[in-house]
Amino acid sequence: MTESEPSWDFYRTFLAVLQQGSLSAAARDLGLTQPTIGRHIDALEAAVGAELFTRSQQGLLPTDTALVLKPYAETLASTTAALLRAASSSRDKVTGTVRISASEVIGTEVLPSILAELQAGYPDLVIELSASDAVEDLLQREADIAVRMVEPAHEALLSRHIGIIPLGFFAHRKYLERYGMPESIEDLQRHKLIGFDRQTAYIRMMRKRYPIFDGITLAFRSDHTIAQHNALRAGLGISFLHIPLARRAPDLVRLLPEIELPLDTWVVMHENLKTSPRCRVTFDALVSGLLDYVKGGTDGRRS
Amino acid sequence: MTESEPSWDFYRTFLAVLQQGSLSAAARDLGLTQPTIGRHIDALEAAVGAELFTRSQQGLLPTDTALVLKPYAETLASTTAALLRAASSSRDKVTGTVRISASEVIGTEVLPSILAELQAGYPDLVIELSASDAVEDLLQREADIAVRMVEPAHEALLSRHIGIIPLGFFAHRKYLERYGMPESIEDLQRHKLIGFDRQTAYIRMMRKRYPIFDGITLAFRSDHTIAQHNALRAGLGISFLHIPLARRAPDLVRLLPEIELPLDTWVVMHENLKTSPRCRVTFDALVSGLLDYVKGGTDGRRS
DNA sequence: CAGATGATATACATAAATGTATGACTGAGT
DNA sequence: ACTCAGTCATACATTTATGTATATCATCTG
Repeated sequence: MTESEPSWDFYRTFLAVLQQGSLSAAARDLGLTQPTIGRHIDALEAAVGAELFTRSQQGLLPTDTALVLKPYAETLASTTAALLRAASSSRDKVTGTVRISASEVIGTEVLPSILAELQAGYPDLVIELSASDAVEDLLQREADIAVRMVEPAHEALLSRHIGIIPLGFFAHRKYLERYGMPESIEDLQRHKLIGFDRQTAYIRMMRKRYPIFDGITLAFRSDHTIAQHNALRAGLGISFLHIPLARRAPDLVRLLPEIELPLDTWVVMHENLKTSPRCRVTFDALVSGLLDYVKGGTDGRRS
Repeated sequence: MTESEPSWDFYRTFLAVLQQGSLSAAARDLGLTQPTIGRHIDALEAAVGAELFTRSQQGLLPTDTALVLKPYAETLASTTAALLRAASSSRDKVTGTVRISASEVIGTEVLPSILAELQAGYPDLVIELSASDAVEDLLQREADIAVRMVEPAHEALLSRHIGIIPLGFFAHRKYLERYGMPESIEDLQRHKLIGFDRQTAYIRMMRKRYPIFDGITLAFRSDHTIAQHNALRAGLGISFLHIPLARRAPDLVRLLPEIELPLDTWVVMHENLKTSPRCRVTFDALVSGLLDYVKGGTDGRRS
């Protein structure tokens, strides 16, 4: 009853065990040893008064309680990481690490040239880019700055509207030589289409706007956007693509120009970070680079 | 350069030093000793590569860097507290601690009777009530459930609309015997008014709706709502009050019934907590109790 | 079915963090 | 001017946590 608060390090160990699935693996991950990890878990279980794992000899199975606690531990981990990033940047100089979250397409195809220029201007700036379509939470400091395709709702977020990235249908010249040019939406039925594996909110919106797509079957599906782009460039089929991106690839031909979908874009940052020089310059660089990209500016050239 | 991540306990120590203002006080707070606290701070400063405090013999003065890191450390503290609350409640039974955030008026005058009934129904439930007009952040788990007077914006929050609590002018019978009954808004000029010390968003809204109040001077000001209520009950002057609250005090008389301000009310909870029995029953109890209160139900009687 | 691999648990030695005791300094009050 | 209560810093003893080595068990593989 008179027990004091457990060491916060136990939470780090707890999360590592959850993520790695065994005491030994967690020990390797944290640079500690297996007995230490075991003792941490024992101590944490005693402190919270609940079983966290059912021990077995091929690993540890988390209990329901452990799964309930997992998001809290994840918050702790992302917060400590954010704290260290914030600490690493001194007050006046642009140093330290900035973590950016963006979609796969933006992160892999658009940002590299923008960030290269930024890095050239600030050699002490370390850039961490998370290119994933899973949304990272700025409020929980999983990232410092994010490029978002939905309007940010929370008022604690400082956001800058970039504008609309237009999407259009494209195919490689080689593909068109073989299969011919589709002349109408209905004509797409006989073509090879490249698309997503799962339903996203954006795809549902598109289907609502162009109901014709409901009946179209896809010849190539992948959740991985880059795989789709490479399939497009390899001449596998027809796919949606950012129109500014297609300008960089001379062998890609725009199809059905009457179809154009908007991808509204924002750059978002937590308001508390606006006084941080490293975040400020990165935010500004992203805004200006993306504005150029949307306008189809020439500086988005690939290396 | 090959330094590993600092112990998470250092962040707890860091926050305690920030809050307490000295190594010695932080040591007392955490149940450690002053040399240990000093070593923790030294280690943390070495790990982040920045000075966190300027040492002096009457205490420690936080540097700018330390102030930047403070909110992160606060998030860590509230998250660990929330984790422990979550851990203390078992999966099926209503046990453990639930932390509720509400305004001073609601928390001190309205909730006690509701929570007493809840506690009677669930003896193993421990209720923690933060009655403060400072908003606690549900997203950062500073509280599990909140009673709010503004509509919740974030989509990760599960909210239930209660309705409008009407506010009206009241005075104690004794006061009216001495100063007479005001017959109009203009008549208030010659009366003793009780009100807030600072400008809140709600007060600005009220001034906009009844511009006449701009010219009125207050005879008694306090940021502390309870102090205002007690001043009202002591016959010091005229004040706004929840109309359902006034029903419980027979000596309070409603004035200027044509003036009635709305206080829109929600009960809000983080969506992740809806599967937690202790939060679920507390949420339901708050909703039902507050609905009764708004309707002026009879079960809101004070003990 | 034997052997390799990878898991947890335990015993013991070692390293690390903590506590105790003390000194030096500051500022407030007498 | 002096005490007193407060602070931080340092030296040393002790407790605590960690690492090493080993035993035991399960699973997969040839």
